[in-house]
Amino acid sequence: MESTPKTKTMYNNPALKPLPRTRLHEGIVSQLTNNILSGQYRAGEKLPPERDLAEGLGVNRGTVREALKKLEMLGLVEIRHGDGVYVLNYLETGTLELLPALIRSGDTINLEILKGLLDLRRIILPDVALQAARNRSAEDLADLERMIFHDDLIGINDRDMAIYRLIARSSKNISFLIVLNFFNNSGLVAEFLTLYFADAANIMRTTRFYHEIYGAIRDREPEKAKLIMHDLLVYAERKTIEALTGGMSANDRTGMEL
Amino acid sequence: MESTPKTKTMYNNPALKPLPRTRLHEGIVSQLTNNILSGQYRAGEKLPPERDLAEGLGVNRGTVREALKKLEMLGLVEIRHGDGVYVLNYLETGTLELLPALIRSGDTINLEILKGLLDLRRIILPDVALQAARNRSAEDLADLERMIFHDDLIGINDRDMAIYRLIARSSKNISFLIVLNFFNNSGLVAEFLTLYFADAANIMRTTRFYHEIYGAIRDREPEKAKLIMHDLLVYAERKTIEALTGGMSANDRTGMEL
DNA sequence: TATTGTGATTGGTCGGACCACCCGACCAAT
DNA sequence: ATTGGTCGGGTGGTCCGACCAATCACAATA
Repeated sequence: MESTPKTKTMYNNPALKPLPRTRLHEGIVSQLTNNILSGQYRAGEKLPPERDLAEGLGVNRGTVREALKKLEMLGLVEIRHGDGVYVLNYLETGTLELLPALIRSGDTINLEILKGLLDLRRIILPDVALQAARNRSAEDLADLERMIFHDDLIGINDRDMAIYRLIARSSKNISFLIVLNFFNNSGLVAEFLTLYFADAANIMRTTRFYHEIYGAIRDREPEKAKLIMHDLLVYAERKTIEALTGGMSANDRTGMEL
Repeated sequence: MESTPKTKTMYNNPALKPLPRTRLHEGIVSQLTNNILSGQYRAGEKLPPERDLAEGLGVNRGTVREALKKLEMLGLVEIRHGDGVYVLNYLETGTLELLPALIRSGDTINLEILKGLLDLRRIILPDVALQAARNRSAEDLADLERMIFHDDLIGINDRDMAIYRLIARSSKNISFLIVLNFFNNSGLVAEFLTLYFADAANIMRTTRFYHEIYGAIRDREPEKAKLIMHDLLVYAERKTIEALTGGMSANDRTGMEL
């Protein structure tokens, strides 16, 4: 399954920015999303017709349609054939994928929402660890052991996410895995993880966590695994918030924009 | 905000199927989704080009593009400009919105996945209730009181969802509200709720729950609210599973497809 | 007053064209 | 042999203009 990069040696240059990736309709999505989240378009209102939006944005109608399609999937609007596009109350219909946009709405990090999201994670993941200790297979344990103790070729961020993924897989509950995907792929974790692992003390704390959670899962001690996960999350949350509120003045904030 | 249906009298006929809703691209989405989830298209493989898909399906390319766009948002495929559409491993990239499709994959209800989803709900909602009891405002309490004791015009299903929504709102954590939206709007709850409320005993049990949770939130007793929510969920899960596994032979299963 | 019908508005789909990007093959320079 | 440049074909991204289909507002009608 892995796409083996042949024999090409990976140059270890972390200073390269990933890519600015154009894609026109994505820009329209973020623009309309902000317009809705900021209250310019209120719930119940009707958006301008696709044709008008296209003209106003200077793009093709089909491009606008793709953007509206995405807004619909985010739970921001409802498209009614023959009628129009209605703005919904995202508090009632918004999906999880909307949260990253909410956190970044207004060109600044919304700490309150971020903390709420971390609360959610702290509620879920300990029970994932619990069920992992209860339901893990021998193969799960072997993979976990390999990832924690014998894999040094992978980046620290990717390794961290991979370990969580293995724990979720061990729980045998697909829902847990999917929820974890959200935390991992939402871009938020990857963003803040770099900040978190910039402190060597945090790396040591997390490494200790790896060893402890592995032991609890190996020995099938659900309650212990739950507690270990909970403690780590409390620590990581505190450190992440500190890093965000502390050195947030004029530091480099590469990758902070959408 | 509500779109008042004017003077048109609502015919109270629960036997009517909502509607087959044409919407061509939706059909393509479900078809391709099933093809991927069933393993016909494996992770890493490349889907046929948009032009070929359009020809094969007998539709316009733009329609195929809208469908692919949705598959991309579900985390099922990755679209690479100039390259092609690649199937992803949905266990690594799938979103929550994918779970309903997973549960229904194969024309039958996947009980294992459904139970896993109910587990997730039982992990989250009690803590939502806890924080609701802790953070509710006077207005939250008033709305909750009105909805529970003084609103008899609303359907039992809608009333139930509205009450949960008010509880989530009381927690002051938007993430909780969004997660609840998923449970409510995924169609799963609405589907099984009807089954659940078909039993008068369940209605009584849930009504008792309303009163108890209201008291705990009113008196600001977080741990009590958590326990009350937990107990109700355990009960409701059991009853729902029983109803599904019990009378599942040749009963009417309207609205089971998509 | 209630119903019907008609036209305007708007989303849904269509066909075809061109642009932007990726890839592999081939060639040129080192 | 390796590196870098060029080019052509395949694929997604966007555009244009047109028509179909659903909805709504309102006039015409019974």
